[in-house]
Formats: sequence, structure tokens, C-alpha cells
Amino acid sequence: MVTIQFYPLDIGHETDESGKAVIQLFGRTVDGKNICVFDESYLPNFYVIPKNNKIEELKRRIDKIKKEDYKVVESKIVDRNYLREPVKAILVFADKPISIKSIVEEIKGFDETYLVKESDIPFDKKYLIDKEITPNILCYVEGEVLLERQDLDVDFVIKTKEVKQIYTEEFSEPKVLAFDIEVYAPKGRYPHENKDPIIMIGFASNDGFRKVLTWKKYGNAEDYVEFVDDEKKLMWEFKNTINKYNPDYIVGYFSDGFDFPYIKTRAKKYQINLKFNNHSLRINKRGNISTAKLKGISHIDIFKFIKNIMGGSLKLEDYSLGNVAKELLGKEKHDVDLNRIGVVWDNGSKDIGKYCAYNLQDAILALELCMKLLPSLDELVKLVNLPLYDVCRLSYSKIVEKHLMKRAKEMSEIIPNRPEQGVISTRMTHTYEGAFVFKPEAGLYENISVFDFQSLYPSIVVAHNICVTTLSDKNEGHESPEIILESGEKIRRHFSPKKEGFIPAVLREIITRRIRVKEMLKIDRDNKVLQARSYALKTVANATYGYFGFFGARWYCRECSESITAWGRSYILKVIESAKDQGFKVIYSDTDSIFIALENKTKEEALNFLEKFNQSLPSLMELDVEGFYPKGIFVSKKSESSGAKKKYALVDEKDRIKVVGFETIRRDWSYLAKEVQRKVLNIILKEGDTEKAYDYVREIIENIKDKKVDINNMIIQTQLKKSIESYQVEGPHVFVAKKMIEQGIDVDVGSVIRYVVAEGKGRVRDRAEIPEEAKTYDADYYINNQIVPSVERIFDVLGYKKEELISGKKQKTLGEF
DNA sequence: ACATACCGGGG
DNA sequence: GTGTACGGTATGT
Repeated sequence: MVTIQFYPLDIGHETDESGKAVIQLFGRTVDGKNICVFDESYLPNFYVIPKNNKIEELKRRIDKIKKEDYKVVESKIVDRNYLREPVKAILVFADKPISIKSIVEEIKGFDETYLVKESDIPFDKKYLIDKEITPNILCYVEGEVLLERQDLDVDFVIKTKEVKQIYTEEFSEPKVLAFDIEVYAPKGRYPHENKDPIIMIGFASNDGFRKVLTWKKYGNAEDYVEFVDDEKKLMWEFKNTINKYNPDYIVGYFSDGFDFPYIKTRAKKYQINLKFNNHSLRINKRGNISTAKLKGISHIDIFKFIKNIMGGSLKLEDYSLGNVAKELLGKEKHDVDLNRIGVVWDNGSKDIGKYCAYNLQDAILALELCMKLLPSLDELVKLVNLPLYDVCRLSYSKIVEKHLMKRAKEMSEIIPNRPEQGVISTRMTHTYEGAFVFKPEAGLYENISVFDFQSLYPSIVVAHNICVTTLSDKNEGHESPEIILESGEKIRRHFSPKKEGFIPAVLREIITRRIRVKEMLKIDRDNKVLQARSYALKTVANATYGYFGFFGARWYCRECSESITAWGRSYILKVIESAKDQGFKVIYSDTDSIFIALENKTKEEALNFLEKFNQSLPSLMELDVEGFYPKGIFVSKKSESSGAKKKYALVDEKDRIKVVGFETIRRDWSYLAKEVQRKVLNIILKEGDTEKAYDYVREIIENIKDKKVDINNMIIQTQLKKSIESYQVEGPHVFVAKKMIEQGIDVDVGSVIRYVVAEGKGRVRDRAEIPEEAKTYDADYYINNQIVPSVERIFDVLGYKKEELISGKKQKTLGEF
């Protein structure tokens, strides 16, 4: 018997041939050793709530369930709450995870069964909930050393009957290793994992380790460069480097979707089994989304977290590493021409060194992004009780749900089920009156102040006790403002004040904790942990409203959503009215934010208004400054039927452009179209010269007409997502791909097909040509389908019609412009 | 009008 | 892994 203290970092389970599962907790001991703990005490389980008083009878029937390949091991009658009402439930333990489905099915057939709950939570996740174990927090374990499990390649393997989390100490000094790969690509073609080798892999760790592995020797290589013989050796060294460095976290940027899947494919080619801590690299593919998991090492794809969670508040133009690093770290990628990577590699010149430096820099940026966001991730781990691996891939709704699940357990609440597909469909078809949107008057504005309620919805939920558990037929105290239903009927919703609802209770705790954290931050302004804690609490609180109306939610409540927005509208309208009263020009408002054009007023006056207004609000509510923007353009969306949606671009005081709701720059647009949109926004927002922007577009259009624009700028790229034969609808890229195959050019699933639209009539695909063969392009197509659509709505705002852009004849009706 | 296919991130 | 994104846009039928 040994006792040991360790930080659980990752969880998994191992099943034997019969399907019996044992939980495995991977982690670090206090003195930095790798450990794997097998918790043999845990059995898959779920609740059955009886329909009537025949609970004993139901229990007896459940206990008898025993078939060849599944059985009930044990059951207990327990006191719990379900949606805040006390219930007697039967807690059923199954022999193995895969038995759950069959047992549940059998029990559902019993007359006495009313509800089956918590049978839809993954085994590992349910373990953490049931045992109330928070990853990254110190645990104590008493057990036996399993000597025969040398294969796990950790320092200790412990078999135990109990893992206790009796401490609060956090795992605070992880070894973090970031990596990035560079891939060979012939000129003008995007690399393909079946054809193009990995030529270099860069590593960067938080304790200063730097290395670039590559397999073509060149002179005067930097110290960090290490040469290997070939791609196969590169794969081996990749694996060795990771195993030798032995990181707690391995980090990449889009490594779920690119680096790891690519590595896996290349390794397979050489029949190398990539094992880390003796566990193979697993790539899970769901549709287009892949995730890469290394059992025992937490793989953080920092891109996922930035895109899913951080992105919302950052308002980034796009999520490319270069852009994100610039915004978050103030650092740049190295400037190399990736289109030449294949050429340089083939030449074998010392220019390869530039690519090595580029490679290393990308790994460093991924590392630094991770280190910067790690405090926030750590705080979220504690709120949702999931390992870092899961936390960095969560969506907003999942953050809320997992936090609710954790709190449910602590409050003896049985967790509701995930909705079935049919229920989801029904939920999706029902709409309700959403947030108040003050339609922006499309236009160009100067000196814009943006204020928003940081905790409008959460505080409404708490203040009015809004919850699926408090929804009531009669007015007992909390009556919502008027709500207009789909049918047109006007009603008010009621929430009982008698008992605090489950979600209001959870939220109240979150909000009061955040207030305490903010108090502490006033004294200790630069405390990164407190900042991260405040951020994590804010994230959970703010996402809760959306959760009520999210069709996949366990605690779904449409009536709650309706009521929250109804109350929300009444508050934001108050802000709008009072801003107008004070003589401010309100240009836009959506949900919980308000955009004010300062016009002849000063920033100070706006801040005074804010301060005054805040004094009139209930204590938990606060209108905050989101930002000041010297210039902004508001554009109306094409389909105005469903209300004006957000679509605007702002330039902030640091001359950075924030674009919201515009078509993002995509690969299937020509380079020219992307460039034109970007440049037009820049001229308008940074230079404030609409005439210049108009002239710029006119010049481009004339150049296109005169065929002065290089054909390379006209290339449209589209990827083949499936095999050529399986296309029902053949787009231009499929047609071109066929032409390429005829010419013996190697084209496969995943190939990015480049084409140019040539002159002529009829379908686009009939005119699509391989760029190298195309002599000229269809000017009208590019003007009408690429250039004009990319800027049309921007110019619409400025009072130019689409026709003017094309013809050059101004019909500008001077009005407000 | 409706259906189908692609974008993102990554080289 | 006790699962299967999403919202928007272009092209073809």
C-alpha cells in the first residue's frame, strides 16, 4: 500500500475484452513524476424516477436485470431533487458502460418507470461529476503499485479504490511544449497529406526549449536546427522529442485540424505507430471537424479556444495565427513567401533557414498564446470540472451546461437529459421575440462610443428568479413585461419567488463571486489569476441566457428566454431613451449594447452620462464602456426581413479595424475581391475618404474591363471535398478537376482546384479553365460576381448604387452625405 | 425555388 | 464514443 499526492490532468478509461471499464487518471505527482491512477471503485450508473409509489417494486424488477452481455450490479433508493422538487429515485449501477443502453431500454419498458436520467453522460465525464473531482486540483490516493503496467510508460501506476480531492492546491507549473509543422508544396498548389512530405517541425517550450527538425542540410544553420536523414526519421524524432521532453501540455495552432492529422497520415505511410506515453495518437473525425487526442498528455489546440470562446469579445477580423498573435501578443509571424517553399526546398539553398526560423516563430507564437490564455483556461477547468483537453474545445453552451452539471451534483439535483432529435427539431422551429435591436441607420459615423451591459441578462435572471424550475401559471410576484407570441397573442410570464430557482441560484453565486474578485482586483490590479477568474466567471454568466434558448440544452426553457429578452428590452430601451434625452445620437443598439455617435459632444460627456445612468440601475447591473471608435460604417444586410443583423466595421483608437458580420475573406473568392474589400474599408475608415474609395474601385473595374489585371489575381480556389464521381451537382471546380485528370494531373479528394472563369455564355463551369491554360478572363463575371458583391453594400451606405460602380456614371443623390 | 457544396484554420 | 458544428453564400438543377 502506498499513498501519493497527484494532480489529475487527464482522464480516460480502459476496457477489457468483456467491456468492463476502469477509470484512468493521468497526472503529475507533487514531485513532478508521471502517474496513472486506476480507480476500480467506479461503476457506470444512472437514475430511475418511478411513476408512482411502487418504488420498491420497480427496484426489485431492476435488480433482476441480467442478460448474457449486460446486467445490473446494484441499485439503491436515494433522496434527490429533480428540478428543485424532492424525489425518491433509484440509483442503478451497471456492470459496464456499454450495458447502459440495453438496461435503460429494458427499464423504460416497465410500467412503473417515469423517468430515466443521467444515462446520457459519457463515462469519464460522469466519473468526474459523481466523484466531484476537479482536474488540475491536488488529489490524494491510497493504493497499490501496478508493476505489470510498464506499458503505460509512466513513473507510477497505482490501483486504488478511492481518489480523494481534499486539497485546493492547483497544478500551476505545467511543462508546455508547442509545435508546428511545415509542409512541402509545389508552386501554386496547396499541400496534400497523401502527396507532400512534412519538411520541418518546430518546437518551443515554456522553459526555453527551442528546436527545429528538418531533413535537408544547408550551410550555416542556426543552433536550434537539427538535421535528420529523411521524412521518416523526422517522424521518429518528432515522437522522440515529445517523449523525451515529456510535456504536460502539447500545444498547436489548428493542430486538431491540420498538424496532427497530417502527421498521422505521413506516419502511416512509413508504418510508424505514433505512440506517446505508449498511447497512439487518435484522430477523431466528425464531419469536417477533427480532434487529436494523446492519452495522458493534454493536447491544447489554442486556435479552438480563441475561435470558440475568446473570439466573441475580441472582434477579430479573422482567426489566422498572424492576426491573432498581433492582436493578443503584439507579435508578428515571420515574413516568408509560402508559395515558394517547394522551390526553395528543391533548390536546397540556405534560404531553407528562413523557413526554419518561420517555423520556429509559429511554434513560439502558439506557445505564447497558450501561456497567455492558460490562466483563463485553468479557471474554466474549475468551473466546468473538465480536463483542459475538453475545456479548450468547449462552446459557450457547453461551458454553461457543464458548469450547471457540476453544480447540480453539489446541490443533489438530478441532471435532466439531453433532448432527443425530435425535440431538438421542435425547439428549432419555435421562435420567440429576441433581443431589442435598434436598427442602425446605415451610414458612416465618427467618434462612436460603445457601451454595453456586462451582466444584464444574468442579473435579470437572478433578480426575477427566472428558471425552468420556477415558471408558474399564476402571478406570485415576478411578472415579465409584455411578450408577443408567434401567434400574435400578448402575454406575461410569471416566475415564483417562493424558492430560488436552480439556475438563478447558480448564477447568483457566479455574480457574487465575480463581484468579490473585482473588489480584490481593485487592490491588486495586475493579478493575472484574478483577471482570469473574473473573465471565466463573466464568460459563464453571460452565456447563460443564450443557454436557456439553445435547442440542445438539458435545462432548456423557451419561456425563460422570452422573459429575459422582454426584461432586457425594457432596460436597453431605458438606456436609449435616456441617451436621447441627454442629446446623444443613438446609431445602433443590439441586445445589451448601445452605439452612440458623439457628434458635437465630448467623450467626457458620454462617460458622465454612463456614470449617471449606472446610479439608476439595480446593484448587480452595470453599463460598461466597450470602446471608443473614431470612425465606423454601418451596413444593412441583404435580407432585411428577419430584422437588421449586425454588420459594421469600426476603426479603434489604435487604428485597428474591427469588422463584424461582413463576409469573411474566403479562399473561394479571387485574391482581387479580397484585396478590394479590405482596401475599401481601409480607405473609408482610416483615411475617411469615400470619394477615394469609390475611385479606387472604379479604377479596378476599368482595369478589369481593359484586361489590365494580371490573370493570377483572378484565380478562384475551391477544394474537392469528395471523389469526382460522387458529385450530384458539378460546380466549376469539379469540371476543372475532370479536365486536369484527363491531362494526367494528379487530383484527389482534398485537392484544392484553381480555376479562372473565361469569356463566353452559359454556366460558369463551362467557362472554368485551368489557370495555366486560360488566356483571358471574363471581365463581366469578375466585376459582377466578385468585385461588386464584395463592396456593394459598403457603397450602398455611402450613397452609391451598384450600377454606378459598374458604369462609372454617378447618380449620387446628395443627402446626408 | 430548392438543393447541393464550400468556406473557416493550416502549408 | 452512453456524440456527429454552423451560418452564410454561390452555383447548378
